[in-house]
Amino acid sequence: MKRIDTQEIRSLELFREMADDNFETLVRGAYIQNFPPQIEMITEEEPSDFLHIVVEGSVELFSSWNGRETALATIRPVSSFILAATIKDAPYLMSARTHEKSRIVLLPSVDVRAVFEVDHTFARSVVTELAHCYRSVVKSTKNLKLRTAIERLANYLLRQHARAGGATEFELKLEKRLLASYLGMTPENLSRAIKALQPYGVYVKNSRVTISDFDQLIEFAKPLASIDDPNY
Amino acid sequence: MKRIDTQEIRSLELFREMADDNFETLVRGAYIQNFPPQIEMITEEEPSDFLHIVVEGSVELFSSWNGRETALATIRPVSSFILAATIKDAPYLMSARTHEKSRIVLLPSVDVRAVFEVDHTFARSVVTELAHCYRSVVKSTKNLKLRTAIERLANYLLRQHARAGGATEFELKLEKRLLASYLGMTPENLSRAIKALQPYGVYVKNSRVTISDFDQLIEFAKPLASIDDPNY
DNA sequence: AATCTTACTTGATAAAAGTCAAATAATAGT
DNA sequence: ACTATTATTTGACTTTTATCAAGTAAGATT
Repeated sequence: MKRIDTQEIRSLELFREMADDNFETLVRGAYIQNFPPQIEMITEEEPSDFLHIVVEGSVELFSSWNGRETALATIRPVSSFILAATIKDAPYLMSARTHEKSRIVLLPSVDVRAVFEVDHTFARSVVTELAHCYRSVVKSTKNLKLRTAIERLANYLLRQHARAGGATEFELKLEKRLLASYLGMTPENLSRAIKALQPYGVYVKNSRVTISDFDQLIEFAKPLASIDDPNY
Repeated sequence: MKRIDTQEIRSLELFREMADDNFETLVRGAYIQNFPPQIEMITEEEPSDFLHIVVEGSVELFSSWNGRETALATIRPVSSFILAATIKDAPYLMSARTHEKSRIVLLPSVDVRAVFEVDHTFARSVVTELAHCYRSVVKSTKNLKLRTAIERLANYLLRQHARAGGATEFELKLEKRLLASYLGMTPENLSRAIKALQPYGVYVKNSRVTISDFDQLIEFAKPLASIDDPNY
């Protein structure tokens, strides 16, 4: 069992304010694992034995049904995932695979639940995190049900634009195949959606996005805080 | 200010195990309100001043964007709604309107947060409830992204069938216009989807559903616990 | 029961999104 | 730099879903 670098995960909002001894309890049973790219590390419907934390690399959460598959989220350092399953002691609702080479900290779910029982500060952090996750998924549902594919793309680009500090040019963080799945469309349809945004001043060359007419894109996309602001 | 019947809400999972004095604190500031049908009682993006509890009637949670509207859930007695917004002290993500004449208990959000801070048992219940809500929305997202409209209807009918104790005949609890919106389709499309399920032994007359060939419907719908089981 | 209102259904059509096959472009190894 | 592999794009076409308009049926009101 590898010794883990506790500093990397201590800074996580989830653990930042909890008592040192309880944090020690958590990391005592923890271990770290290095995964190659494209490894399925979690499969939906299996028992949730560990709370996972991405320390390096990135992880794709996805789900399958009847031969189809859809991407639900991409997790980047330093963030936990499948907290709800861990706390509820319920099976995973999503599968997870590494997207690139990744370092993952695994905290045994029993330990997380045990500390949750005794550490009110930690419990409060869990609530905050869960409430945040819940609201993210609600936003995503609204996005899916209220907008067309092109509108979802337009608003996604605006969110990335904001994340890049408002620069005219920025990089897509996801390969297009994955982005398409995340936005709820096929790769072919994403290609066409990108073209459909050209009249609104959007140019995409490979993973490089240029927004030449911000105002026009805004007018088309009609972003709404209660859907598009991640901190809302 | 009306005196509220504390028994009605004390039985809620959220409050069942908490200390009596903390529950008293909660209901002291609470009040109850009777709403006529079709009244918008909550509007998204407004501050979440109260945790709401449906005691009688039913409430529709919905969201609007750019002239479109979609139903996100129907809340029936006795259940709370907008817990995440209350705990996070964040604006509502959804609007709410009464569907029928309804009695709603309103707990000031400040009180909920105050009790949450001091009562670990309550905090634990909040976590359980939030985790449950989160998982519900994830299931709903999977349902939306992985299935066609007809498949969503088929699985919805199977869930209602199970809820009705497995009876061959049961009633739709929602009017079709609302059901369509909830399932992410237009009313016209729902009408056609119902017809499309006839070859699989589904008959719908007004709000009465008959499932004459359960096995065939199962085979078509391919229900999955991690999408369709509400208690998963 | 008759009327009115509202909800639902149907048909015709349009728009949105998916599929398949092929071509092209990008990337990773060598 | 070259090749092999993989990702993306494009075109033609199909399926799915939405829209609009009209008709029909159900439920409410008197």
